[in-house]
Amino acid sequence: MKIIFMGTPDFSVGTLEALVKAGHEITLVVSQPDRPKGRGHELVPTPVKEMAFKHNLRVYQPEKLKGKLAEEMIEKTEADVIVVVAFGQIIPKSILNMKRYGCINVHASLLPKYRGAAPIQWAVIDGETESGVTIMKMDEGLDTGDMLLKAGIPLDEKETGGSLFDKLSTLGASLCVEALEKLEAGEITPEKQGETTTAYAKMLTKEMGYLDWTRPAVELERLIRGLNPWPSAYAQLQGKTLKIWAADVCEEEQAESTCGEIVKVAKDAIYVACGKGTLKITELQLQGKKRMDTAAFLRGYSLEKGILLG
RNA sequence: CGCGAGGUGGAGCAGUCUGGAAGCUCGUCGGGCUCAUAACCCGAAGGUCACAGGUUCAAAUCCUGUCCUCGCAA
Repeated sequence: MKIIFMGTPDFSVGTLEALVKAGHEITLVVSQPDRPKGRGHELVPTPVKEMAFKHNLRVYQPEKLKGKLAEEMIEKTEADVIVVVAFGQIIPKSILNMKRYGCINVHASLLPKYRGAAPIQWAVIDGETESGVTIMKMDEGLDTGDMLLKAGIPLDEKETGGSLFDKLSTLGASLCVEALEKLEAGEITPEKQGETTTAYAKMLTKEMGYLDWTRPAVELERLIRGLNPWPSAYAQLQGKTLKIWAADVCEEEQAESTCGEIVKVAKDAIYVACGKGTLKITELQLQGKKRMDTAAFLRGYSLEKGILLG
């Protein structure tokens, strides 16, 4: 098939590559404009753009997709279908049905659950036992289109946003290829989405990672995993930002401790009192320092029982 | 030229301001104690103090340049 591919971040890259390998002809790759990134504000090409270059594909990076210029560009480009994977912009109505098979979207959740911007991380944060990928035909609503194909995978007990991201990225890529095959062969019956049982997966923000120690340890531990590796969970330790990369939940209550208080410093872990239960921090990172396990951290930084984390 | 922190034996750090014998907590190796141990005691190995210049009788420490890592911001 002739395909216009729209995508921007790492998550999209796998699908683009899979489509190329499956022998499809990518007539145009649409990605967000390069943005200043990293220290020094260097302009960095989007991951999708880099992959496109690797395969010598034509790249188009409009500031806005809405508008005559962009729409004409898409219109003029020959294609049977538009595949959208984490593009990052709303696709204008006029483009949705421009091509024969419309716009096909790869979404990293089992719809109708977790519609929205950050379905992967939210599934981890909510403690879901299963997630997956849905291929759908886009309509005007936000992730509300008819479903073409679905595939689920169980979540690991220590699943992180990052690890699930990788799994679903791979899964999404192969599922997308499969969906196009079946679509062309007429083997797919689009299925309407039912009512959603979860909240809209809001975009992740830095502030979300600020640990509220009055919450139960179980929830904090899931938050830590969900926000790993980005934007990461953190607390304040003696005026400095302390990122928490990994922790375990201890059921034991700390009746006489304030929430956020360090109740025990072991050789390889720090125990912090939470609203319910205790959080055993096993991997962390102090501002300006490298990420390290708690044992290494404690060798050079002595902490005592009773210190409060903010 | 966005702001900031840092690069010191295998790991994590102190020492840098106020130049003058390379140190701490661990790990490793050897020995001891012990029914035993991740515990304790004794001993040992292991470092061009990121790199390159400069100042000085003397530089981990002061000055200049480079490379790398990390936090913030985006």
